[in-house]
Amino acid sequence: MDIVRRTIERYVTLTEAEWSAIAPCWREYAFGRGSEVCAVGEVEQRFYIVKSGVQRLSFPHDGRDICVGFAYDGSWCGEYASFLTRKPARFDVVALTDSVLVGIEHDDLQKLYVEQPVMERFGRLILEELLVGRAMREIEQLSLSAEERFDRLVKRSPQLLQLVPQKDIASYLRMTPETFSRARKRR
Amino acid sequence: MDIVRRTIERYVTLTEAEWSAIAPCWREYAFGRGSEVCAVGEVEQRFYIVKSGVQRLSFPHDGRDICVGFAYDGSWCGEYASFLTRKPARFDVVALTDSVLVGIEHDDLQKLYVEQPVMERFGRLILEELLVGRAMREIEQLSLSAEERFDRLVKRSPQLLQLVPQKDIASYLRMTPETFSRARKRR
DNA sequence: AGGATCACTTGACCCATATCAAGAACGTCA
DNA sequence: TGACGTTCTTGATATGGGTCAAGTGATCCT
Repeated sequence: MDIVRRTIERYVTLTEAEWSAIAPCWREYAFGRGSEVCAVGEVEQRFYIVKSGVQRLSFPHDGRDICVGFAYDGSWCGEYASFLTRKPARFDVVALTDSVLVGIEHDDLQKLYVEQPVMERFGRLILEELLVGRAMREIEQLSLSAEERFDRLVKRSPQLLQLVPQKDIASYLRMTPETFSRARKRR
Repeated sequence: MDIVRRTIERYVTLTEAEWSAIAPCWREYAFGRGSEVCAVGEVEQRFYIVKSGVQRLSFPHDGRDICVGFAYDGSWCGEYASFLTRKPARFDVVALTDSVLVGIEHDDLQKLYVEQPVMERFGRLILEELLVGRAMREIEQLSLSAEERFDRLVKRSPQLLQLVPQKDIASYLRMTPETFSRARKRR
């Protein structure tokens, strides 16, 4: 549970009163390796913070999964668009390792937004960070070659190479496993 | 000024008291066709809502501009990442037509976030919408061919074809002007 | 431990789209 | 209005990365 408080407090400071209103809304959920946190077509019921494990956000296309992101300790996880819109998910969220996520139900979060203004602020700040991150990633995807994208990832998140299958990283970098394998060999 | 109230009220309802605290923070800014609302390297001072005109969000790469979005009536405009982080802009914002934008200074917005909780909510909701939009666009960029992306745009925003240079639309769709021209001919 | 399944590597070939080039059409402003 | 600078079109050619295929290596399961 502590991970939730620490994560929220990366953005805002909580009084004990606020925390005691917020804490009961969160529950732990365990997912075994390979299991789906959320599947395309379902409506995402919860917004999660990752306590442990690595998860993949992807969508199926032509019988293949295209990976658009990863989540790990302290980052958020889930099919956020579906969670917000209450419409069927377009993305899959898959646990790549055994994972423990701490989640909050949609209605509980809405309640907190109303009753605890500090949560509204947390929501805004985390979204700002996500949006800025997306913009930077977009620049990189568009301005770097396959090989440069590989180098950049190795430099920034070398641990990912150990944690997740190369085919997922390849897909995340918008290349085939073959191209990824060749890029890696050349370094 | 009315455009600001209408835009905010697409997300939240304002009391007269709230609006009279919010309204004075906004000011109109005129930009001539071709002028820069924000240039790479500057720090974005304002968050804008578009009163009139069309603007382009792009970044320079290899002596060419790669376009990542457009703004028009009622949508937001500006280099949001720079505005938030107070760091130099990575994107250019250019007025493609004579434009009138209504903007709020960074400090004024922060003040409103503190003093008017309804603005905090507006901020959260507009960010949610932006993020969901980004996710959907990401799926389209990755799963559709050049020709399909063209078709999708024509269907969804036919007015863009009239309003903005084809080379910018081509760049937005991740193709060269030549490929765009050929895609258009085949339809 | 052995077999099955899945992930990774490597090579040969291919194709969608980029690049280059040259001309036509359009806009703009002296 | 005409001339210059864009933008757009069209054709010829090049290429990065994808696809296909076959083999090697990991990992899991009973």
